[in-house]
Amino acid sequence: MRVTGNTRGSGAQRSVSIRDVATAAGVSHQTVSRVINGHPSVRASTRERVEAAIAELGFRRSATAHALASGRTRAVTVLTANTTHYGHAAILQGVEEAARAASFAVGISVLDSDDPRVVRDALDRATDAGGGLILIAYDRPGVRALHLAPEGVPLVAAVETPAAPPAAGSPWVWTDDRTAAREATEHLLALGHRTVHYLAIPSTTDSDGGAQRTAGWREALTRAGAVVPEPVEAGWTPAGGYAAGRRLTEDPAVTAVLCGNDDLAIGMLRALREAGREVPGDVSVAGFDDAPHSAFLTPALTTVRLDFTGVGRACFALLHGLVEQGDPISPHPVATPRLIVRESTGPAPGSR
Amino acid sequence: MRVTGNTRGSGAQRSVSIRDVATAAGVSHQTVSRVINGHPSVRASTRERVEAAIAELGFRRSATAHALASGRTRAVTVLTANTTHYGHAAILQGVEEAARAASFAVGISVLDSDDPRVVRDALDRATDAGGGLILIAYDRPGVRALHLAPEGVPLVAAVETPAAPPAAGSPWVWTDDRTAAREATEHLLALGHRTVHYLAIPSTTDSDGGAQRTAGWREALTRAGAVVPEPVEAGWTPAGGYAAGRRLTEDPAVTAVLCGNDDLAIGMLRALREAGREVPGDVSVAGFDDAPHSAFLTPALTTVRLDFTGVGRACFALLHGLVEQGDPISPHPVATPRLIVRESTGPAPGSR
DNA sequence: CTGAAAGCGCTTACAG
DNA sequence: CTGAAAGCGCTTACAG
Repeated sequence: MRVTGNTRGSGAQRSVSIRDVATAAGVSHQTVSRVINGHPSVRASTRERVEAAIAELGFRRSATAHALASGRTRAVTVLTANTTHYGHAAILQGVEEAARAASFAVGISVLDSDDPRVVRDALDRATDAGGGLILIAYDRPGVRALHLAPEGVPLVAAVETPAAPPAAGSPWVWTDDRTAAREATEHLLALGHRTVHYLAIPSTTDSDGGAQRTAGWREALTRAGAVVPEPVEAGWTPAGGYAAGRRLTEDPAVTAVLCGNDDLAIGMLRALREAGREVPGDVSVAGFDDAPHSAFLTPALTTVRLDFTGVGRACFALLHGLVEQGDPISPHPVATPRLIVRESTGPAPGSR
Repeated sequence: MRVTGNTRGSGAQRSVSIRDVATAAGVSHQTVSRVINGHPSVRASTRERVEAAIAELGFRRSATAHALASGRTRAVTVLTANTTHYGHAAILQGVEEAARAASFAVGISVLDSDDPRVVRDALDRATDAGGGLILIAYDRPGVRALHLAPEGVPLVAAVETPAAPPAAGSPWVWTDDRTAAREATEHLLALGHRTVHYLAIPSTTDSDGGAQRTAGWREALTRAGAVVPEPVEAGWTPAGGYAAGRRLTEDPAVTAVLCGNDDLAIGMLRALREAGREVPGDVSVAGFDDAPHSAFLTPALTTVRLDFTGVGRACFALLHGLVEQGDPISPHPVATPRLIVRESTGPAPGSR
C-alpha cells in the first residue's frame, strides 16, 4: 500500500520524514537520526528542538527504511501449525506480549502440513521479512521446520521436553513434561488404580528416546511395578480423544486414563459418559494444559497446568538477547508444570 | 538482525541481491527486476537466463527493499484484544490462510486494554510496519481502535452485526448475529419455555441500537409475547458465565438460557450442575460459536455455528482488493450462522 | 557535538 | 526489449 505522498487533512498519514523534521528543527537529517536513536552526543538544546519538531509534525520512523538501512529488522515471526489450539495460541500471546514490550513487531505464519515444500516455503517467506524466527515445534510440521531452517537466521524453538540435555547453544525452550507426566501418573496410582492408560498426542520425536510425556508416565508405572499398557495415539482434538476413548471404554480393566491434553480429555470424558461409566466413580481422567474451561467441566478436570505464555515470553527473550546483544544461547526449561487436582480423578473402584 | 554479508557455507543465507543475479545472467539489475515482477516486455531468452541465475543463486527478493522502493508493503497486521478465545483465533487463522495464498505477510498486535493511549500506540506500531490493518472489533479495545484508526491507512474490520445497514464504503465484515439469536431463541420458545434468559457478552455498541445478538433475542421474545428479562452481562470466559450463572440459578423461573458464547455456556452449565438442576431436564442452555469441544461436552451443547474463519478470509479479501486493485469497499455479511441443536436444549419442564 | 557523502536492495520513470 | 539515473527513508562511517 502507498504510504507516501497523500497527506489527508486528517493528519495521521505517514509522510513526514526525517528530513522534514530536520528542516523544521533547523538541523541536518543526520542529527534527527541521532536523536531518535538516543545517541548520546547531541547537545541538549538541539535534542529538544528536534524532539519538539518530531512531536509537532507527528513524525514516526519508517520501520521499513530503518530495517533496510540498518540491516536489523525489529521483528520476529512465529511459525506454528495452528492458532486455535489453546497451547499454541497462548504461546503466541506470550511472544506478542514480550515483543511489544521490546517494540518488536510479530508476524505469524501457519504451517499447513509437514510437506517439506510447504515448510520450506513458509520458512522462506518468514525469512524474507527479515527478523528472527520462533518455531512452535510441538508437532510434525513444527519439527520439520526446525530441521529445515536455514543456518544463519536467528531462531528459537518451543520444543517437547528433550530426552537428553541438549547441546549448549541449542535455542530451545520447553516445559518439563516428563516430571509432570510422572507426577500425574503417580497421583492416579496413589488413588489405588492398578495401572494408568495413556491417550497420547502425536509424538514428534522419532528417534531420540521418544516423547518425554510418555516417558514420564511409563517411568511412574515401572517404578510402581504396574503393567505398562500400550499408549494410544489420539491426535490433538476432542474428536480424536472421543474416537480413541470409545475403544478404551470397551476394556473394563481401564480405570484411569491420562490424556496428552485437555481437549483429548474432553473427548475421553464424552466417550465414557456414552458408555455409561462414571467419572471418577468408575474411571478417572486427567489432562494436560489446564485450558481456561477445564475447571468448569463436569466433572472439573484434573490436569497439569503448563505455562504456555511463559514459554512464549522465554522464546522471545532468548531471541531478543541473541539478536540485540549477541547473547550466547542457553537452552532452558521454563516454569515447572503443576498438577491441579479437581474432580475427574478419584479412588479406584473397589479400592476402599 | 543482520541479514547481509554473512554467507555461511550452508548457503541459505540472504545476501544475493538483484545485482548478483544481473551479473550472473549478464543483464542489468533492472531487467532482473522486470523478470521477478513478471513484466511482459522481456525477451523470452533473457527471461530464461535470469530465471536460471535466480534459481542457481537462490535469490529471494528483499521484502524490505521492495516495500521501501515501491511504497507498497505486502503485509497486513491484525489488531485483536485476544488470541486465545476461539473466535478471535479462528479469524486470525482465516486471515493468515488468505494472506498466505496472496503472498502477504501477516502481523499480529494485541490490544491490552481500551485505554486510548494503549490503542493509539498499537495502531501506530501496526502502521509503522506499512501494510494494511485488520481490526477485530468485537470488544471495547477493538472498537476503540476502529474509532481511533488514522485516515488513509487501508483498513478492514470484523464487527458485531451493525444495527442499520452501514454506509457504502464502510470496510466491515460481520456474521448475521441478529437472525442467529432470533432463531436460537425461537428454538427454545418452540420447546415450550415461557421465556429465555440471556447471558450476554459485553456489548460494544454504545449508541446505535445496541447489540444485535441481544436485539435478535429480544425480537423473538417480543413476537412470541413472552416476558423479556433483563439480559445479564457475563464477560467472555467460563468463569464469567459461571459467576453470572450462579445468580440465575437461584431463580426457579429460569428454564432456558441463551449464552453469548460457548465459554459462557460452559460456565452456565457448571453453575446449573452445582445447583442441582438438570440440563436439559430442568433448564435448557444454548451457546454461540460452536467451538470444537462444544459437541463433546456433557450434555453436548446446542449452539449457533459462526464461520469465523470465513470472516477472517473475507477481511483479507476486502483489504487485498482495496490495496491491490483499489476496489471499492462494500460492507458485507459473511456466511449465515446456523443453529446446531444438540443435547443441552429440550422441552420446558412440565410442558408435556 | 554536527554535517556531507555513500549506501541498504529494490522500483520508477526516462531514454534509446 | 533493455539500460543508466534517481530515489524510497533511513543509517553508517568519515570529517571536522
